[in-house]
Amino acid sequence: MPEGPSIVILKEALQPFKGKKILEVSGSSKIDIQRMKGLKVEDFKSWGKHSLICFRGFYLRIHMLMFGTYRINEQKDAVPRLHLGFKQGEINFYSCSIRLIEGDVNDDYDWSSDVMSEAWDAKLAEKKLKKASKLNVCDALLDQETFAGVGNIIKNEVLFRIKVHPKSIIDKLSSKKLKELVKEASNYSFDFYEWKKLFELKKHWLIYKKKECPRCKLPVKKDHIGKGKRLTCYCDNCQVLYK
DNA sequence: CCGGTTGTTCAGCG
DNA sequence: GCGCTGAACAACCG
Repeated sequence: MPEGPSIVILKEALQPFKGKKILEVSGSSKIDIQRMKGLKVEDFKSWGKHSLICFRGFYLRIHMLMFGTYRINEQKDAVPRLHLGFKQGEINFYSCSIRLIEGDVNDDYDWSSDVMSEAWDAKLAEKKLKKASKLNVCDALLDQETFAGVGNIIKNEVLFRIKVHPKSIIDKLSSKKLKELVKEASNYSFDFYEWKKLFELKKHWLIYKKKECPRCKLPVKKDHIGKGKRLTCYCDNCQVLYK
């Protein structure tokens, strides 16, 4: 559930609760959850993979990590990490990381680095990449400071779309190719978002977890590469190695 | 039924 | 203090 587009979908699903008062709080989260009792939710926001529930003077930062889930107006057969009950309806989060942060969310987040934000700034991302010139492209795409919201699936699909080998080095890409990388990181995220809403995300995967390259039909290579040794799927034949 | 993973943080080490 | 590595967390799918 956890790449940026899924978090945008969550944020949208939460909008009916905006401005509503929390009547009941429970859950296994270690934060002081009773603090929310009786408070109105000021807003639901998101930044990359962060879900933000904003109150006056503080906010909750919820990260789904790998296995987090949620239910709106229903429950799972599990103890929620956080349950928020309203006069009408409820929100339940499971196996996620929750932090309570004092202050205003706008002081902590730079919305222009979120690939799905209206404030997304492609030029700024290009500048950040030029500073991180020795990075492998597969690591650069997962850097949340530059591409907040991009996850492992998006990484693989973006690199296949722009025909760049994951082991390529950032400063060996032409300026044109770098622009393409930045553009597609945001662009593919919006495609992901639309497909996810239609429950047909997997249907559109071109390279991620595929057996053969849809273009040349050669077997797809699968490797655990980059800083986090994340699963990387690519076509040695179609994706150019800039090194 | 076991192995793998749409992610991040932190401890430990050199 | 740095970067690197591996562990920990945790739930579902194939």
